[in-house]
Amino acid sequence: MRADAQRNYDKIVEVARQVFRERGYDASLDDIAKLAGVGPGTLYRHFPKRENLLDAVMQSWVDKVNDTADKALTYEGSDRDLLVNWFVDYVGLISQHKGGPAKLTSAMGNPDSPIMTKCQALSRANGKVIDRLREDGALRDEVDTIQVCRLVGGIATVADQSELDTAAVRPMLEVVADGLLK
Amino acid sequence: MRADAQRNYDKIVEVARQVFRERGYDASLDDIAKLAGVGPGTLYRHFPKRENLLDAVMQSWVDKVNDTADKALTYEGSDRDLLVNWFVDYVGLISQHKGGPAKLTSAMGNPDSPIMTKCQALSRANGKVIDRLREDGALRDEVDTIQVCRLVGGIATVADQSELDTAAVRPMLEVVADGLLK
DNA sequence: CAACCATACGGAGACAGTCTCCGTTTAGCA
DNA sequence: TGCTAAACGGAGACTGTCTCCGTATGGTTG
Repeated sequence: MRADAQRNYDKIVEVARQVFRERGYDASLDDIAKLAGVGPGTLYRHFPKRENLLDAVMQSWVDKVNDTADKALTYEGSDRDLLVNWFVDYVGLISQHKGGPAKLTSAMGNPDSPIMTKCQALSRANGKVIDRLREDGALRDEVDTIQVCRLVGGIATVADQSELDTAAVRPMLEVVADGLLK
Repeated sequence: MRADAQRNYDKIVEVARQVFRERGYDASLDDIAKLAGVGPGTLYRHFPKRENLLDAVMQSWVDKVNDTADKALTYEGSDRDLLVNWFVDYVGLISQHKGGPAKLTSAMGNPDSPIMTKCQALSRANGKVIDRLREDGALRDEVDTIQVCRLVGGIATVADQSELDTAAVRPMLEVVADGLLK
């Protein structure tokens, strides 16, 4: 990539990250281009679809997802608490900006979504926790990872759209956890 | 209301019901106006916000919600099956058109949403089933109706957005049911 | 049944967002 | 220094939302 192209690419992603956080996932792309000091043409050449931009914005976030899952596994208490705490973290991770939970969760399991790699990271992180509990024999047999992603993603989506706080979300996550555990 | 106004109102709702079902909740309102043979001004005078139109479209649906809940209560099998079957019905009811589950579920608990009355009908229907199970002593104590609406609504939202079929949805509803029952 | 007027109509057009096309500019190389 | 492929950016086409206001009409009243 040419140096000027790289500069613009980086600037757009930097601006988009901030704007998405402040105004939600629906923010105007022409606005983002303007704020980044480039024309709309440039933005759309680098990111043909809104989701391609979202994907770039989330790049740095992948590491955090992994770290959080690893940290969740070091928890010393009960399986139930481990699972619920992880769910709370998971919801936090996918709720960085308004509209995020819906986007991420509905792209899950769709192999040609532009944010597929992000979904995989998420799914892998979740899988780590699920696998560990399965090894412990704590989970019901039929449970599968993508199902768990969807269940928790569904709750995150509702929470996002209804602007619920953690106090309202946690009990719902507990219900799901109880339904998953033996 | 003047006779011509009533005629237009009815025609718009009739057309909207069909268009929403065919093209989803995001269909163009100017299009609906055109199909109904009225100007956009007329449509927007009757229905200032998209949700007001949605509300009118759903009017007939309220009765069905009630009937379905009543029928669910006549089920003779186990509490778990009763609950799961009701959840399946519930998901069906709110998934009449694309985008419906998200709209209905996120409006739940927001007292000044234009579709508030529809949410209340939904919540009441769900409450009937929940109350009955509570009387039977089958439910955990902390369970409340709106939470259940949100949990099931969350699953319906994900299913809607990921275009999942009943076979994929049912197991998720079972997890929630198991988490709610003693 | 004619005249009146509140009520309702409808379409032109302002506005906002998406996205493309293409003439212009420039980085990087020879 | 000159060349060219790569990249830029903005004008504008297109789509959808929503409003304003001149026009038409249903229903009432004398």
